[in-house]
This record gives sequence, C-alpha cells and structure tokens, in this order.
Amino acid sequence: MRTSGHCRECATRRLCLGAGLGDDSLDALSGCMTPSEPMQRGQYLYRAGDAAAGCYIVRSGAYKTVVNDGQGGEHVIGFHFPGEMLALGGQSEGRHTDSAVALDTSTACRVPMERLPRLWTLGTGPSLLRLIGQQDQLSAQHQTTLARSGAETRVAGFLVSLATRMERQGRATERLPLPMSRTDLANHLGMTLECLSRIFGRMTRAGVITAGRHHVIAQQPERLRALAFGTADA
Amino acid sequence: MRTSGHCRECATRRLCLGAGLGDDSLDALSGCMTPSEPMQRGQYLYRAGDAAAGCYIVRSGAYKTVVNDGQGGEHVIGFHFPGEMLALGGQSEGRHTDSAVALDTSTACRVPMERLPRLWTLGTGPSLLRLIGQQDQLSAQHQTTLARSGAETRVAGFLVSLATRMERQGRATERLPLPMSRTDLANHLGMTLECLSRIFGRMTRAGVITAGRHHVIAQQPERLRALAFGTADA
DNA sequence: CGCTTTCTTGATCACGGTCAACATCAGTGG
DNA sequence: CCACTGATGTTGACCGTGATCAAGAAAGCG
Repeated sequence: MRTSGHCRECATRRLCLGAGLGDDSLDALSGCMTPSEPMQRGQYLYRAGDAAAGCYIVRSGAYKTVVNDGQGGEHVIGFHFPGEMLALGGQSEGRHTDSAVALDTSTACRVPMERLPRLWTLGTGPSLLRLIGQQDQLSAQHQTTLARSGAETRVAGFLVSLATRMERQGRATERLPLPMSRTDLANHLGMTLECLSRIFGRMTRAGVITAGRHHVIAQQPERLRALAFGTADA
Repeated sequence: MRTSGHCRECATRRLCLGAGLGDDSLDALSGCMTPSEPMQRGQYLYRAGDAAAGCYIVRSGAYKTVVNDGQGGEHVIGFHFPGEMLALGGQSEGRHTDSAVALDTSTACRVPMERLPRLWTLGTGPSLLRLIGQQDQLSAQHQTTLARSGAETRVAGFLVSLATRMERQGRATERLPLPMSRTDLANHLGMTLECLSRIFGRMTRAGVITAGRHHVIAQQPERLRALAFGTADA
C-alpha cells in the first residue's frame, strides 16, 4: 500500500526537478522518479558500499548522511531536508561512499542516472543543475563553518544556514527543526556533545535562542547572525 | 597566440570528459570546451559574483577556490588539480559564489552548461557524473578531515588525500606538490599557520615526511596513514 | 514504575590560538 | 654578484577554549 508517488500531489514539487513544470511534464517526470515507501527513524535509504542506483531527492522528513572516518568512528557529513539531493558522491565509482539514514518518518525519490537524458528533454536540466549546485554550495558553506574557530561561532553558523534552508522551503525561519540527536549534531559540527550542550545553554541564557530537544527557536535572529559572523559583541 | 586547445593533444584528456573517447569524439568534444589562456600565479579564473558561464575543468597547474567568510576574512575551500572540476556551486543561482585563483602557471577548460545535452550525445555523460561525484566525495572527505580533532591528524589526513589524488593523475604518491602558501593551506585546514608549521616540523623530525616549501615527500606513507586515521602510535 | 538512553552541568588539563622575535627566501637595484 | 628589503615561513612563551572524565537530571519505553 504505497502512498501515491505522483509528482502532481507532491508537496515538494516546486523545490525538486518539477520546478516550473506544467501538469503534463509533471506526469512525465513521475515516470522518471522512483518514490520510496515511508521510512522510519533509523532506517537506511542506502548504505556505503551499495551499488549506486542513482541519486535521491528528499520528499518529506529528513535524512543524515554518514561516512566511516577510518578509525571505527562515524562522521556525519550532512543533514538533508525536502528538496535537497543525496548520493552524488556515489556516482563517481558506481558505489555509494556514504550511508543515508532517516531521522524521522521520511520519503525520498530515487532518480536513476540513466534517465538523465530523458529528464533533460522534459526541461528539468536547469533544475538538476540548480540542485547539484545547491549541494555543492551547502557543502562549501559547511566547510567554512567547520574551519572557523570558536565553537559558538560554528553552532551559530549552522543555525543561520539552517534558517536559510528553511526559507528556501517556504517555512518559518524562526523555528528551526533539529530532528537529529545532539550527538549527531555535535559530530557534524566537529565538537563534543558536552560542548554543544553548553553552547545551547549559554545562548538560551543570553536570550538569543530557545533550545528544545528537537527544535530551536531563534528569538533574536540578528544576534544569532552576529555570533555566526564573528563581528559579534551584542 | 593561444596554445593549441585541442583535446587530442591534451595531457589531461584521460581524466577529463574525454575519458574513453576515440579521436573522432575527441574532436567533437573540443568543440564544446573553451580552453583558457595560460594563467599566471595569482590570476583569477572567475570571481564570486560573476555571472556563471559554465563550469571548469583544470587542464594544467593548480587552482584554489576561496569564499568570503562573512567577516572580511577569506576561507580556502579547496585546491584543484588537473582533471578536477570547479564552479559547480555557481550553477545554482547563475552567479559564482566562490572565486578561483591560479596557484601556478595554469590552464582550465570552460564547459558551457548549455552544451550539456550535446556532450551527452558524445558519450561523455558517465564521465561528467564521475567528475561531479568526485568533487562531492572530495568535499565530504575534507569535511571529515576538518571535523576530526587534533591538528596533526588533519594535516596527515590532507596529505593522504592529496596522495590519492596524485595517484588518480598517474603521478607519484610520495612527492606531494604544495603549490599553495602555508597561509592558504593552514586556512584550508582550519588552523593557524604557526600550528601548521610546527606540525610539519614535528613530522619531519619524526622522519615521516620531508617538508619543502612547495612540496612534501612522504618518507613513510604507512606512518602517515596511521597519523591520519588516529590508530597512530608508531 | 523501573530501566535505558539522551541530555545537561561541573572540574581538570592539554592542545592550539595568540603575540612576538627570528630566520629564510625572492626579487630589485646598486 | 652582493646588499637591501619585504614577504613568507619557523620557533618560542603564555594563556584561553574546548576535550575529557565524571556525576546527575530528564525524557523515552517496556
């Protein structure tokens, strides 16, 4: 009993490859995408080492991507929200190099790479480039965040970046979802969970944010930006 | 007086989109690529804010990509060697978000995005995906390197990664080129140049590497890997 | 209502940032 | 060719931030 996978009924169609397409083209697009069953928290969309059967676009919920860091540990490369792409790296050698795990009840659409020429004829070429470029930018931005010194700066940078992504989805920029565990987030930001916890506490006490378990509310977005960009004083 | 830009005579054609192509297809490929004039150290291939006229593939030499980190400073996102791609992020909104600077006398080929369908018909589709995926992987790998604690670990990780890239180019994995300044490298690795300098010194004293100004020789690749992956003791 | 998992808070210490002096190199002109 | 100069890289001393170890609080789950 699959939920209708049709692009016409998809809430994410304006962020995905279907951006700017008419109903006819959306129908054709549906034929090129393979929507997943709803996945539960903790389930794998794909695993490192699996043969890559295409790339994915998140439809609902959220995923994290993780890689083995070579010493038994894992590193959380990124979090992926609706309209964002996964598994590009796997297209390099035909096998996934990272694993994708659902953080919530989530769905994602698979885009088999052999259908790219077909997708192009539907007029989705620019959208595809947009999504690829977007991922590249996100990745670059996160590198900048990680390289910046000061743990507080990194946390603030992450939150600001998250707000931007929520805006792109047409969602409120004040209520930032944190579907991942503190451990995952700390790992992603290159710090310990104790440190992250302290910073959330400090920011909350300062009135900049309100930190819940699965979300953060930006009470003072301006000061948050200030913290992120180091020009901070207020 | 342009150096012959023809793909047939390009030393990098086996790493680029031309991988696996016959002479006829290479000729056609040449028609889709716009090779740059040889560029001097310090020259910009493109600048953040410029209208994106496609993406680029390094032909010879090396480039760095930098972004403004929001507080007047710059962050070095990555270094790019022959056969590697640049400027994917710019395809997202039509404007480059980073700037690319030559680190040496270098050349790069521009690939106008409107020629992608044409490129596909030449059979370069898989190569294109390979290059895009490769960049994604490099980026993810660097994130893992940055997030890892321990400055020495990060430096070792970078060198190991660099060796892999040299191998892909068919070059020796012991002599690792460092065309960038210490400042740029330290910035890229999220540490101060003093710290980087100390680590190079320490590693040299330990006999693991020999550090020159514009290259490093991996004297004991095994111990270097051990340092990178934290299982280090030797 | 226990039990486990996840998160918060506290105390200590090392790593790396910062400031400062020095060394080395590249480029220029005497 | 060598002296001069500015840029680049190395080494040293001090100190603050965040990792580590450890205990306690809160939430999820049978």
